[in-house]
Amino acid sequence: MRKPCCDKQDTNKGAWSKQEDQKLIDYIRKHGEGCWRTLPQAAGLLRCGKSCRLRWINYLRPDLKRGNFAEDEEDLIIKLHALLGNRWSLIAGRLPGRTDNEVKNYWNSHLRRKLMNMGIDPNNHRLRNNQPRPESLTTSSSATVSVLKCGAHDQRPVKSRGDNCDQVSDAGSSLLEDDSCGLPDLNLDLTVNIPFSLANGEEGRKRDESNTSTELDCSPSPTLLLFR
DNA sequence: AAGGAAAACAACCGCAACGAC
DNA sequence: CGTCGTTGCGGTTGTTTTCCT
Repeated sequence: MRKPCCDKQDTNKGAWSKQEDQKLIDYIRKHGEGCWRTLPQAAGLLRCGKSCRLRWINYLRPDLKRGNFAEDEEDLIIKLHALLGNRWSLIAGRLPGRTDNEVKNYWNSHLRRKLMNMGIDPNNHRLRNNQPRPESLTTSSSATVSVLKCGAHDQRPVKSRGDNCDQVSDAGSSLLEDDSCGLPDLNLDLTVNIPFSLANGEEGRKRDESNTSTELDCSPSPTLLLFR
């Protein structure tokens, strides 16, 4: 049995106070990201490392955009979701200043419903049989229709990560292999945004790298430069 | 104005990948 | 090669805010 990541009796939970935020910001400014397990103690925080990491990544990082999603961001999320499924970190990696948690929440609260209202199954991006075809589609929805034409993947509950690139390739190639995909109007440039930590010259998380450059290496060639 | 419902957002939890040893 | 510790991801839950009656 693995030890818990922190001694839960001695850690705060729930919403972060401004003082806690400031401590975390100050510490990371001084020492950079990394070693989340020891960070709380070093920073004088009664939080577990996991919680610190999440707070930093999702809320305190200076490069976060926050605020409403632009229409092109919505489009991109929909397209990427059609291609990648619920791989929020990958999707967020293509949206500068957005986090996986933010994208996931936005999907669950806005986009899912939006697609459903359009008669599109948000799980597989296909039109639902018993739904009338939507009469008018917004800019965003046109993207969705493009995805539909391409026969989006079936949503699979994937739990693996190390094989991300394989799966991306699979999803991508399945799209590409699909003849019905003959109307490539999506521009799914899977060029990677350099993660914040790397961009700042800090030691990048290795998994970030695997989510980025490696993935490019694995992608079925130039290929995922689809559409538009 | 009150309160209930729905939506939006923040945070936690468990699992699995990965590297070190 | 197996085990262990750390980290990151995705699902889920909890809390707050907004909207509606």
